[in-house]
This record gives sequence, C-alpha cells and structure tokens, in this order.
Amino acid sequence: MTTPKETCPAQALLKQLSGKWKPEIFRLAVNGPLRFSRLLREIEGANKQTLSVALRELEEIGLLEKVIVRQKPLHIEYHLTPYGASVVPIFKQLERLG
Amino acid sequence: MTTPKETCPAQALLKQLSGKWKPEIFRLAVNGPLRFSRLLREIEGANKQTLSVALRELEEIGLLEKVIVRQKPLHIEYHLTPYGASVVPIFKQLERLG
DNA sequence: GCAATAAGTCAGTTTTTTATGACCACCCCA
DNA sequence: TGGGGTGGTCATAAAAAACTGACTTATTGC
Repeated sequence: MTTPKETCPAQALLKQLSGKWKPEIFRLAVNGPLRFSRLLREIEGANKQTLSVALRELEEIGLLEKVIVRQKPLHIEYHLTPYGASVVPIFKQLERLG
Repeated sequence: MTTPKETCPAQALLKQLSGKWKPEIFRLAVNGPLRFSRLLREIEGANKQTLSVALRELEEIGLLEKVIVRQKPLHIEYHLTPYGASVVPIFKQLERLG
C-alpha cells in the first residue's frame, strides 16, 4: 500500500495506552507489582477478559513484564519495565491537564 | 457510594485525545489554522464523518476553537486554543517514546 | 444562471472494543 | 476428597467507533 502518508507517530502509542483500564493499571503499577486477582478486586467494574487482554497488550509492547513467582503461594506478578516507567510522566501530565 | 475508587484522572483526557485522526489533526494544527476540506485532502484515508466528529469533539473539550472567517472566500478555521497548545508537549513525548 | 467549492449532515453498515458467563487447570489446606 | 484461591481461556453478545455514499445549504467564480 506504498505508505502513502505515514500515520502520526504518536497515534500508535496513544492508542495502545488508551484502552479501558490501562491508565488505571498503570497507576497501580507504579506502586509495585500487580497481581491479576487483586486488580480484579480493586478496580471496580473491571472484568476478567478486558483486564486480561489489557495486561497482555501492555506486556506485548514492553511496558509490563510478567513474572512467575515460584514461591510459597505460586503466583504471577506484572512489573513495570524501564520503558513502562518512561511513559509514567505522560500519565502525570494528562492528570495535571485533565 | 463513598467514592470507592475514583476512576483514573488521566483516563478521560486520554480517551478524548486518542480518537482516529486526532493526533494527526493536532500535528497539523500547531502549524496554523485548519480548514475542513484541506484536512480531508491532506489526511489520506480520512473520511468526512469521522473528521467532522473529531473536530467537533476537540472543540467541545476546548482544545480547538472554531472561527468563521467572513472574508472573500467565506470559510471556517479551527484554531488551537491555549489549552490545546498545552497538550502539545504530551504528543511530543509520545512521539519520542513511540 | 450554472457549476464548483466549502463545510458539513444523515442513514445505514462494518469493524473494533468491552462485557458476560461458563469453563479449565493448578496449587494449597484441612 | 473436596473446597477455595489464583490466573486465566472461550464463545458469544452488546456497545462504541469508524466508514460509506447520498444529500444539503450557502457562497462564489464565470
């Protein structure tokens, strides 16, 4: 399709960040690792499916890292990556302006 | 219900900025006033309807201002407001990180 | 007067996102 | 041995966003 007019560079990232619950997930992630069931309990109105997809997508683009913790209660943690941390200021700015 | 967990403050603005063509519109708006038909011609793949809705929404939240220019060829211009200008750095950051 | 341009609107369809509820596999504990 | 927690998937349904093409109203240039 000959890349007629390369789409705005901000567009893609913006879209990836703007899915349902994603900003919320981010806000919680800065305070430490996330766990699926805790998110489900703490984010009112969230549903498994959407949350699961959001986490996977954030992981796929490298903002979160999924860590399997092989300990007493075997569980999974989602950690903010350095790249993930680098977008936090954007959310901060959005909060200030919103 | 005792503000169980107020929704993320960044969420709303983020969503408003992330509609189709909106970042593109913004990118063009920083270079001067926009006109509908020019946008339609310059943004490949854009369609009237979506563009029209995007412009209206950006205007409604105060990022753009619609100006009727009563001159030789009577036309309409969309200008970036100060509030609109204040979100430009966010797009800049998104571009850098994206 | 006639066609073109500008700036849209409208109804209807398609595509994308979100939500629902059922289900699954693994551990852990008594 | 069976009940609960954790971390999901799957098929489907509903809701939101985007696209299409036809149509409109008002100017303007010839």
